[in-house]
Amino acid sequence: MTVAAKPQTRPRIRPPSKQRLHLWIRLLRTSRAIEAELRERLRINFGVTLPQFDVMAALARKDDGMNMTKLSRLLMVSNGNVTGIIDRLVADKFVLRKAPVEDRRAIIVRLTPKGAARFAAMAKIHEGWVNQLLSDFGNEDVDTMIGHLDGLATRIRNGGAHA
Amino acid sequence: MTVAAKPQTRPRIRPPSKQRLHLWIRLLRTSRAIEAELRERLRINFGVTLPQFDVMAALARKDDGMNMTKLSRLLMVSNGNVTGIIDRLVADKFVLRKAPVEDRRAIIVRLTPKGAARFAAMAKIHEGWVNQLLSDFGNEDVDTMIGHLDGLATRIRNGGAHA
DNA sequence: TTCAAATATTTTATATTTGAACTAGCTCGC
DNA sequence: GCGAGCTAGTTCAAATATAAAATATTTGAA
Repeated sequence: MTVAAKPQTRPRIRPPSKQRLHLWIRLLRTSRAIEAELRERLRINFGVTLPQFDVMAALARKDDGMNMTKLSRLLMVSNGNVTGIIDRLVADKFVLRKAPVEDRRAIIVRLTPKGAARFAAMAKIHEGWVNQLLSDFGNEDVDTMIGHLDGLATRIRNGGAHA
Repeated sequence: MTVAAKPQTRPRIRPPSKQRLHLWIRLLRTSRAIEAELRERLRINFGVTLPQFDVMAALARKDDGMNMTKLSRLLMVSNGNVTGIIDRLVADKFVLRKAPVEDRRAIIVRLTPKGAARFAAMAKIHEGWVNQLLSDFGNEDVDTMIGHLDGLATRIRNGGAHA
């Protein structure tokens, strides 16, 4: 070992482990940047917080509503968290709590007509914003990335991606 | 064209706008799932919160430390937020506040030796966790996705991805 | 039946997190 | 110099967020 290795000024090739760490940091920074942008636009244009919008978006897809556990799993937030967000949406009369007869432990939450109308007014604009913020991605890129991300969240949550 | 079009039960082809919205939801769910998993492991194994770890990771790359604004921009969180996290890290003696002479408005924060040692002990394990959680992605996928995400966060924050 | 374990939700305590207001210090045109 | 405007940080109130404990209910095995 008498010959000194040439110092790599820009090591483009990293071990896969470091590269994945790098990817994770990019993923996190990107989703935070998008979240921040959407949060601000929702607040300015519609006076709604991002978590409230997320909940309404989830409920808008289910006319019959959804119970709290399903909602918290869908949004990847803790169950206690959902209670508070729903409390505020109920106070604003955007969401309705209903006790199902089959299971008296559960609570079904559902958009009120007012809530549905509110969401409908926001949804198209919001979709446009996202489309704009992600305009870097061509149609093929989008499909590729969706393919890669598909199911990963659920797999991680259920312990499939580690063991 | 007298034949009625077969109803598409699974419309794989969506308008690009909807597809990008779909991608955004996947991105958000995935990063939340990863965050939740890392948060729990950090808490159980090291008794550190995720934001505290993120700050330490950022400071670990800069021996001379960093001012608060730069830190908040790097982590994509509000400046007021960083103050609280740093407060706790300072209380734990992991981080040190120092007033630079050139600019008396600014505060330089830096890891203490204790903080640096603490982070070093966590970093390798953490990298392994991320590597495991993202094991779905092959080396090529990782490079591709990094390429796509590279700079997007900054572009969005600076208003480049919308206008 | 019966009761231990599992499930669904809320409550509580604590920690983030944001956005706005506030303090203090810098900068630069005049 | 000097004052308007910009920059750096902290503080504050309100909303979010987690984890753990508490409640209430359902399920399933003995």
